[in-house]
Amino acid sequence: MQISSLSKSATIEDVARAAGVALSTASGAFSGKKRMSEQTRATILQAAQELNYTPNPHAQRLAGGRSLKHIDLVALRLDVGMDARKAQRIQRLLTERGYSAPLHAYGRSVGEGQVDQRGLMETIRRQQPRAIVCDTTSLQDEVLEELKCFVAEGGMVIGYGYHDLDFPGDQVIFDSRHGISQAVRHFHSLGHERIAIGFPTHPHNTGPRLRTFQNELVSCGLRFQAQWVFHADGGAEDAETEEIGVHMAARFLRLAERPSAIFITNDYAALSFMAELHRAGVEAPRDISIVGHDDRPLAQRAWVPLSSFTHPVEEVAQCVVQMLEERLEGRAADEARVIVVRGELRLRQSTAPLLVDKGRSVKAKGK
Amino acid sequence: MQISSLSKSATIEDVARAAGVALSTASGAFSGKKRMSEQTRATILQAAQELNYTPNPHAQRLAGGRSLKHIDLVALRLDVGMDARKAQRIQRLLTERGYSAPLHAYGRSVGEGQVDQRGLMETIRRQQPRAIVCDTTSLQDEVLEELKCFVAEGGMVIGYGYHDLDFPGDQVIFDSRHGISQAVRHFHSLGHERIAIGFPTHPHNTGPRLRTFQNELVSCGLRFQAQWVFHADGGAEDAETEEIGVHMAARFLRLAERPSAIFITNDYAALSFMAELHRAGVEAPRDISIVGHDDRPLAQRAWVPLSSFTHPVEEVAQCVVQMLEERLEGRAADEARVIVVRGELRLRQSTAPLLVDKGRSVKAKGK
DNA sequence: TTGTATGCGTTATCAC
DNA sequence: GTGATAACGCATACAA
Repeated sequence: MQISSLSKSATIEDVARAAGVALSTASGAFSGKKRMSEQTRATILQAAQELNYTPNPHAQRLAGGRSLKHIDLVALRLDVGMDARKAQRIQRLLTERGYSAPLHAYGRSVGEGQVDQRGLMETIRRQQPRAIVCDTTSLQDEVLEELKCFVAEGGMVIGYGYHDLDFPGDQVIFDSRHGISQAVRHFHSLGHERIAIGFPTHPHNTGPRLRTFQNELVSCGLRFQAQWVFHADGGAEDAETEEIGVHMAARFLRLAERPSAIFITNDYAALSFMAELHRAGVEAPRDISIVGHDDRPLAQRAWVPLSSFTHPVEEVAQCVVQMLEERLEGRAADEARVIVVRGELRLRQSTAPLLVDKGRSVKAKGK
Repeated sequence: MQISSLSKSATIEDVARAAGVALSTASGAFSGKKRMSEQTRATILQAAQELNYTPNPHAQRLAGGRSLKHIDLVALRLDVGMDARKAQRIQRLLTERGYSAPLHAYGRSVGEGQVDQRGLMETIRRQQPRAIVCDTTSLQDEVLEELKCFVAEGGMVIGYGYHDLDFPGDQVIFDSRHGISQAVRHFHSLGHERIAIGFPTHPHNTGPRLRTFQNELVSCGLRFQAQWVFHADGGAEDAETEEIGVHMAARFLRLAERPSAIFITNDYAALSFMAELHRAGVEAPRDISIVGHDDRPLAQRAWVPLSSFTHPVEEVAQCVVQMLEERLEGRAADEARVIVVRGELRLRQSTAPLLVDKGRSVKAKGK
């Protein structure tokens, strides 16, 4: 096979001429929408092969409308955490299935360096992809409008995120509140009563999860303390996740009354939190029980193996792609579907029952 | 502003009609390539605004050639390590500058689940972006051919990677061999003579770095041992980086003669390696000195703070974008340029001088 | 079954 | 300055 494309790319007209057929015949041979003799078809495909012909995607879309093999992916950020992995995994699965699936990032939804979400989505919509797969976390309303336009124009939309919302397409939801309930119940079953939570993100998006946390405490008969809620605030919003764990540790150590258990919704933050407390002489699980989130390999391999809640990235990605394919193949009900995916608690050494009299028990243990 | 795009999108003809001018006048008003009264121009822009007009990108590219604000990004993988961060950072910078910069991933270059690199690049090339920014790590030759075609057709290419290669455009190189030299010299200056290296990747791409390692050992008068080179092999290629560190630790512990120092080219692998040795009673830096790579925040915050070689992601990304902009604005020499970027060693507690008589010194230390 | 004509939305080249 | 007209490459309806 020669790479002859140094000259101008061949057009379908060139192919038709080479194959000795009319232009429309050649077109029909590629789309398959036209009945013709196997003989002619073979000749045309052969000619296309030799000329190294590839259809011009812009001409195709100008003439025929939507492109079939192009799906745009939109994520919030690509540089951090499991959301990035989901987007990347979805891209991978789609690429393997022969789709072109470029990935676009919104940038952060809060604070400086913000990207024009609406503009980005409009640009994408104008490209007329077959579908848009979109991370719905902190999607602005104007973006939802754009997506609705896109669907109205015949596009297809699949979303994934942490809470379902009024959305013009199917959604795959990882139920992050379930993890919070599980963690709280676990701590409670171990006898803990002073339970904290740490979100290594901007407070902006933690409302629903925080409410779940409060409700769960109440239903366990425990009290909620605002100072036992940790966020990436006070200038730490831009820090790397691990740094946020360090900040949390500093705040924790300044507390007059310390919790005996904490759920930190990111393993790396939890690990640096744990290491930082260790330096201050506060040990897990003796002095504090810690549960992380995402169940990264390092959690299991850490100095003190970290209990963690799993984050089924693969499952989410596969659900998204499956729903998408069902829609593309027209075998899906009209109304938008919602699939909920859940993780589970993996217990390791960073959590332990609360010791009633801490001092004595520790001594006894140390003997 | 109303979102009227529920109906079919306005075309330039609609704008011209609304503004009471000819179609081509309207076109000229947008491109600015036509002289006209400010009055007319304002009217046209106004009309476009009201009709919520956006040019159809496909029609533009069909007619006018290359799109100006579209730059395609191509990376190897997006799900792991610092290469992903570079791609993401470049995307960010370009998006902030008003470019549409979708990110495509090749998938892995070796092993199963391989993506058709050539096909992907061809698809991208056919989209006629203004430029292609490409991770050159383990680029297949056919892809280089595609890129050359792209340049021949008037496109622009910028590459970034770990070694410069015969490439049809500017390149930004992070000199990974420099880090290896630095690490070896550091160990040597501490008195270490049995020095190992660990690459948490497939052996496929480590050739040049391994040679640098050997050369550096020789120039320090030290011996090279093949069994002191660790790779992600034996089925571990697909494992997460941290898991590879665990595998390396297992192999290390089985060694008849153990090295006293090791450079592992990824912090997470180095951390899990260190934790795993700890469980086996082998402590850093007492029994082994460890240097990681990338200088991730967790390295600094780990149980034993890890010495690490920095990885200037930001610098690479900025160099790439700067070179690109210089080219786009035509203020760059014709011949392809190469910029080399280097990191530096950050020393922490995981490295220490070799103790001449380990047993006695340790006892003395413990007193 | 095969060839022909028209339109998609834009840019660019001309005459006016 | 402004306004028709021809590409650009493909799909499709329609005529042969």
